[in-house]
Amino acid sequence: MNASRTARERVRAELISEIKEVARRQLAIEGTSGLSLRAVARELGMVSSAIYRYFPSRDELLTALIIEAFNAVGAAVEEADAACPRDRHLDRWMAVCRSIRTWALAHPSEYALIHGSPVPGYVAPQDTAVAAARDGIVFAAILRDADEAGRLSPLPGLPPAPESFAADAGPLREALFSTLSDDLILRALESWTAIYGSVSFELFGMYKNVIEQDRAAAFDHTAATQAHLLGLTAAG
Amino acid sequence: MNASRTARERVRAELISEIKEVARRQLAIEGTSGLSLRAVARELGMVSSAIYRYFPSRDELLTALIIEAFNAVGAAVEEADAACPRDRHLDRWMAVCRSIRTWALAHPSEYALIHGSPVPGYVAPQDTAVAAARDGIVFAAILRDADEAGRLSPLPGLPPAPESFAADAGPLREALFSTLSDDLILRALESWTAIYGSVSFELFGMYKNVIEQDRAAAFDHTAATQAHLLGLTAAG
DNA sequence: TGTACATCAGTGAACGCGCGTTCACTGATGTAC
DNA sequence: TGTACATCAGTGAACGCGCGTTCACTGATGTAC
Repeated sequence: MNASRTARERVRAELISEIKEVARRQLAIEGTSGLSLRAVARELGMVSSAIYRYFPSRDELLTALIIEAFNAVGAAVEEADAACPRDRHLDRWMAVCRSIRTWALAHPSEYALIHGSPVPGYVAPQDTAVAAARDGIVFAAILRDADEAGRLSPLPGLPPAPESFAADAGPLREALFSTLSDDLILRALESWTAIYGSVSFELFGMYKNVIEQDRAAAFDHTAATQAHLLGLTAAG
Repeated sequence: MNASRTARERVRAELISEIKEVARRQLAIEGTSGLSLRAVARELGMVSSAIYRYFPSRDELLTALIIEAFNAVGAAVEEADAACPRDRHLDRWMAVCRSIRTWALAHPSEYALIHGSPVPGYVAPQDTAVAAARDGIVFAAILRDADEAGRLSPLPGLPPAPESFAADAGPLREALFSTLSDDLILRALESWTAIYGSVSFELFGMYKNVIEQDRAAAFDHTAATQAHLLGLTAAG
């Protein structure tokens, strides 16, 4: 019967996500290297070998968590962007930047999973690439929209992109940036780097005894500065 | 006898640094969590318990490696700075930024140790703080020197530091930045963050399929942009 | 609708491994008289 | 200079632990006739 077959599958899907949830919690406590199939099984009241019905190995579970984390950031970013009027490019930019920081603070271990030191010996399979690109797509869309509206004019006087970058800019332009100049594409990448760099510094403890009063305000300052560099302005 | 006593101590000091060297190598292969006293002992042809004559626990060895890594970056940065004429502030800035990237590429696992995801359950003891501050001291000195020479004039139009930052700026000014304004101090921190953010992105694989042609040139562009933001100019 | 068979979920024992740390010990190296 | 003693380096066995993964198995759930 079709209904009962999906019943079994529903239970299966539920257990898979329960396993991932427990694994995520353990990640938070023990860190990436502390993720253990046995511990997950224990917490679910199963015998350790039962996990193998759902994930063929520890690495596959880790991969699933990485993809989930990328997707969670991606979803947060898309949602933040979608909540703004399309033509408020600066607002969209700020909202997107803030959403990354907010998500990271709420899910530090998952953030570390995707932006911390790579797990040695673990090679991210191709599956992660799609999920990993979601935030970049949103960033690029904001800049594209702003550019089309004539509201993107990078500060004059900044150094031009090196010639070598042209070869990298090509595929990026094709995939994401439509008509933006090489200079702007490189600037966009740098802003993106600066935003994540900021979040990582805060999360990994670099701002301890350095910025203590209001890190959200400091982060906003960084995001606003980057927007200024890109010459990003709201409609008006 | 004094000479023979130092002979024993010399052997001891040598073994300590041999242990650290082996540990560093293992870190490179296995990552932070793969560092094991037993493996270190094995590679040195000792029995595992012998290590305890030199390090009271695994965490102490880890701490020693962290301090060494901070000191290595610090030394690289200081050396790069010292090689430039004092009044070439922009050159000093670029040299210092490049030295960080160069060191990181040459010692990826040690870089990950100090700038990657924090090791869960491990709390860095106070001893690391001094070593961790060395690079910041050099950064600050360049800006201070430039300011005193009247060669630091931040770009107009950038957002001002949030009011909340004043309380953080105070101690930083006292310790590092002498007379720089709050705005400039925050900008300095952001530049510092951007530089490390760049290095981390490159090292942790975020630029895979994004910047492939000439990452050194792209990094230079980032460093130059940050210098421009700070309004840092060479004497002339 | 009822029965025979196939699929799937979960068990429990086992393999073989590595880990940090403690402890009582043997020798060698240094120190004091 | 020679001897008695104290310090130190390194050994080897052990404790108690956790890990990933495999495998033959029992029952339960679903499927086909």
